[in-house]
Amino acid sequence: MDAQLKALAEPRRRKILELVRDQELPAGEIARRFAVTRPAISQHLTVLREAGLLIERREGTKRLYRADPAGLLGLKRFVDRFWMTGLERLKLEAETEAARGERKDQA
Amino acid sequence: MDAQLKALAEPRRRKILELVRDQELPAGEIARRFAVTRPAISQHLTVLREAGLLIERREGTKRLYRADPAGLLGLKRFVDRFWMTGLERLKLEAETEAARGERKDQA
DNA sequence: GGCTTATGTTAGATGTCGCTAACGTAAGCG
DNA sequence: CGCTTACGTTAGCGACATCTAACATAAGCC
Repeated sequence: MDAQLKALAEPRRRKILELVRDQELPAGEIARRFAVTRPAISQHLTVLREAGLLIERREGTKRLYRADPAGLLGLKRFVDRFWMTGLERLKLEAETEAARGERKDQA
Repeated sequence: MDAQLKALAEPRRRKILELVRDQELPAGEIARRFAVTRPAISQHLTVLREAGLLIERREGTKRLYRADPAGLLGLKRFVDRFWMTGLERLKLEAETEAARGERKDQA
């Protein structure tokens, strides 16, 4: 979850993520919509991808990107935990603990 | 929401926030639980407070801190938006727009 | 193989972050 | 007022992040 929050802490990366939330776009098309150089966007895409927030799909020379909602799962749990108290939170923690055996990492 | 994400991107600040999620604690007591100097914690507390994630209450020379769940509202909306599609998202955006007039800032 | 298109990677400059050490402030007590 | 306790604030340093410019890779076309 650390990588995900660090990735989202950058405003431009949030914009990129929102841009590919509903549509799949090539890197160049994404870069074209911002006022920075293409390499800068490429680096942002790398950060987002390594944080598990982006899905990359290659097609010829193009690389198409799309947001991966599953990547925000850990963050969602963290945030949701602040709207709960007592028993409700205990219940969630039990479920999280139970699901831990099924996942490799990505805490 | 930018300040909130930047604040949460630091692991130690998340630990602090979880520490005062259910209980109200004085700054010194919080600092005592970490392996860094007191000023460092004080700075973290300032960042969290300015991000609207902490509530400060003074009592004599002591300053008591407690997590403010409302501070995570913007982030919660952002995250939730990635689990929705189409009409459901449109509905939320309409509600957000309607509520905008009632709040001062804290986007 | 050459040329173009699409993209990633690296080097280096600048900015920002988190830490410690030293100093400042403010409340309570005698 | 002087002393103590509890915190915040500032200066300065080392580490890391973001940007641009230049170079590298890889697919498709002729």
